[in-house]
Amino acid sequence: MKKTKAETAATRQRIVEIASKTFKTNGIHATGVSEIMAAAGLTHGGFYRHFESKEQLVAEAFGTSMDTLIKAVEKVAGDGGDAVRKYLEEFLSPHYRDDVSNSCPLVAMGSELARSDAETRRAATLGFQRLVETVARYNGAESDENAFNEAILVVASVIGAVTISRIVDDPALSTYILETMKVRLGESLTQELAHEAKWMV
Amino acid sequence: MKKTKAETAATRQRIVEIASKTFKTNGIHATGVSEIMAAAGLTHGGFYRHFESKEQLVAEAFGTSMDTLIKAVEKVAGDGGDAVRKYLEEFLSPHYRDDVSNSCPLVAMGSELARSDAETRRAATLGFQRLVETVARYNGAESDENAFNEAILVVASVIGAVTISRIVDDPALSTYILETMKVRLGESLTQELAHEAKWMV
DNA sequence: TGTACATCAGTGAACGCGCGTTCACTGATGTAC
DNA sequence: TGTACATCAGTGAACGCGCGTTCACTGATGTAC
Repeated sequence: MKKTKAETAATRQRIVEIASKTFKTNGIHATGVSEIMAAAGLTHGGFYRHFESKEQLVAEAFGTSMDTLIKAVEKVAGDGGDAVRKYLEEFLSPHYRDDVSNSCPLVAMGSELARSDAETRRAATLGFQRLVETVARYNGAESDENAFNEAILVVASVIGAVTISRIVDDPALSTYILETMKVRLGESLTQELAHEAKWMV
Repeated sequence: MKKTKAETAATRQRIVEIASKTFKTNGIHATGVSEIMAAAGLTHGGFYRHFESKEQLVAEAFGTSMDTLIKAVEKVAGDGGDAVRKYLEEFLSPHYRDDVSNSCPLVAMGSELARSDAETRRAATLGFQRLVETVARYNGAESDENAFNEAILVVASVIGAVTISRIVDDPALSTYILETMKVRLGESLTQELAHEAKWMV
């Protein structure tokens, strides 16, 4: 049953992508290797031809998910202009909140990532840094340091708002949280553009 | 081996408190009923004399943890004056970040809470609302609505910052994130007090 | 107040189940000649 | 280019283990008389 190199690579990629969505939707601990392999149309035994352990898959799945997120930020912000407002509207929408399987892995797996092994936390740290740098690039500011700090604040605030909006079981309150954060971050942007004042989150 | 009513109540409370710390430290899914009972000096069989299921314990442990957090906010802010700055310094410190077992359950169990059953999510929603109302009371603002909105933004921003600071494996970056958020939220407070301007997060 | 009995907190074995991982095996692919 | 053989992706049974939950049992407490 040996497969061609192309088939093997495609299978591996398929496993990582399915794992990425499933870990985000159901959680890392609650998702079994068998479940992922079955979703990929395979049996669980073959898993260890591709990965050393479940934890290695977690780290790779996180990385893949982060790549996709950063591309989305670049796509949304890349046209220039009102970039910050555009990705705020993207990521602070009820649609994004509900589309967990395609969302930011830092939000969807947040508290589990903090307890993951060294490899996964390294991937998460690099992922966060890349995300912040990408946001900083489109954000603009008086200095590179300001842009970096402002990007940290936007990213952390959005992560907090989406995390809470997913926990809360009242849809009206959940959407209100997202909306409140969107308005405030938008105001800050307006002030920044209008007065070149310090960025107010 | 029947115990007095007082002993039974004390045992139950002890289980809830140990569960609260353990769920926050190791995660809900990764913590077994046996582990909690052993930490309470009991065997696992007796668990169901106190609780209908593990999920019921999760909901109660969350509630207990939230009560403690709200009391901490009241204690830190209750003296009046620079209340916001005081709890920002409390909750955005490296010490608080590292003291997971005594920290905010919305941060420590964030992504797992979003996937919990109806009872737990109800408890989490009520907990978040109570926390926001408590912060709003000490925050002060031109109107009740403003105070509520501002409290939502502080709570969400702090939750995001602490969540990320726990994921990141580089201690310097982790502390920098907390520090950046603390400075920005402190600046906003200063502006608010000085100019009665809109609250800038 | 003293006695007889029902209650029930806690024990520890057992339930079925799914976990991550290993392994002997299959058979098509890739490679050496 | 054709043939012989080594490689290895994938299968499915099996490993030990811990999970949440149940249950018969123990014996001190609480209660009815």
